[in-house]
Amino acid sequence: MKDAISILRQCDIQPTPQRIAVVEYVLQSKSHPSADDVLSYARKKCPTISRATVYNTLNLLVERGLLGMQTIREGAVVFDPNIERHHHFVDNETGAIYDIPWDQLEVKGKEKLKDFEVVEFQVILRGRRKKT
Amino acid sequence: MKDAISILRQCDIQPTPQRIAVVEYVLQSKSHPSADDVLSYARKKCPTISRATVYNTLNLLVERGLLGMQTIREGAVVFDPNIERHHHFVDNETGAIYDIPWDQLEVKGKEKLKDFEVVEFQVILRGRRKKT
DNA sequence: TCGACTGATTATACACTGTCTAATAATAGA
DNA sequence: TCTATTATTAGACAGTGTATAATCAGTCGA
Repeated sequence: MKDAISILRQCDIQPTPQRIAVVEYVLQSKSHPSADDVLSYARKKCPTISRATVYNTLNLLVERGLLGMQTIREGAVVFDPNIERHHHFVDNETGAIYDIPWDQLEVKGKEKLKDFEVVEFQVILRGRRKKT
Repeated sequence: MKDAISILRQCDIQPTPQRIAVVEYVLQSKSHPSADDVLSYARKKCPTISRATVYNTLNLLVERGLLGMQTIREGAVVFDPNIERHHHFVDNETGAIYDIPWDQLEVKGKEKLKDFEVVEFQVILRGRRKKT
């Protein structure tokens, strides 16, 4: 992954230590962290960082298209560094969220929905992850 | 729709006035109300009803399979009287949620997901509802 | 160097969601 | 009627996310 500072610069966001801490965590995360998860991590690198700054930064990253935001879990929005189109699988037992590559599923019939102009869509699957 | 009292009796839930008010609203709703929406309505019929009772009743209805629960909107869970399998369309401008009949979309490729045991799934579409 | 301006950060307050608790009220059954 | 169970209630509580006002940091020009 490119380093946090260049990523921020590239999007015309001033790379402050607080924002770097947030970006470093959230953009390389394999899980789907909540804002609070991000705050916990960021405080390790930057103990004085406030909740407001984390929310501000996350919202900024989402606005700029660097970060996805998903409302598939109860209680809190989760963030997703994968900004390619993809689907999601939620493990009902652990709450873990996994990405499903876009081309592994095909959704047919959208074009027949006359009342709706579909801008984006995804499949949300729930169940158990098989032990490997 | 069957009347609220018989529905409750049928599920071995005592039909108190509070529960009747909740059931009458939520089980005939065409929108996808939040718990707070239900509370507002229920207070019209039953002004002393408390928030706890509304949550208790909604959770009970979900447990008993009379009501669906969806986490597709930010901020609050929404409830869905349609317990048949179906998909959802979210209007990005209004936040309104519409049901999409199950057989209007087809999802192919699930069986190839070797790491996951899919128990349920749905397609979530977002965009604009066309004016009719 | 100084001061002023801009932007970022901070602590805190706020509104809201959802759960829990302890006390009270209503109900059913003997 | 008395008792045991179940429901309801108000309020406390923990958590999420936004808004605000004050402070802080950095930049720019004189």
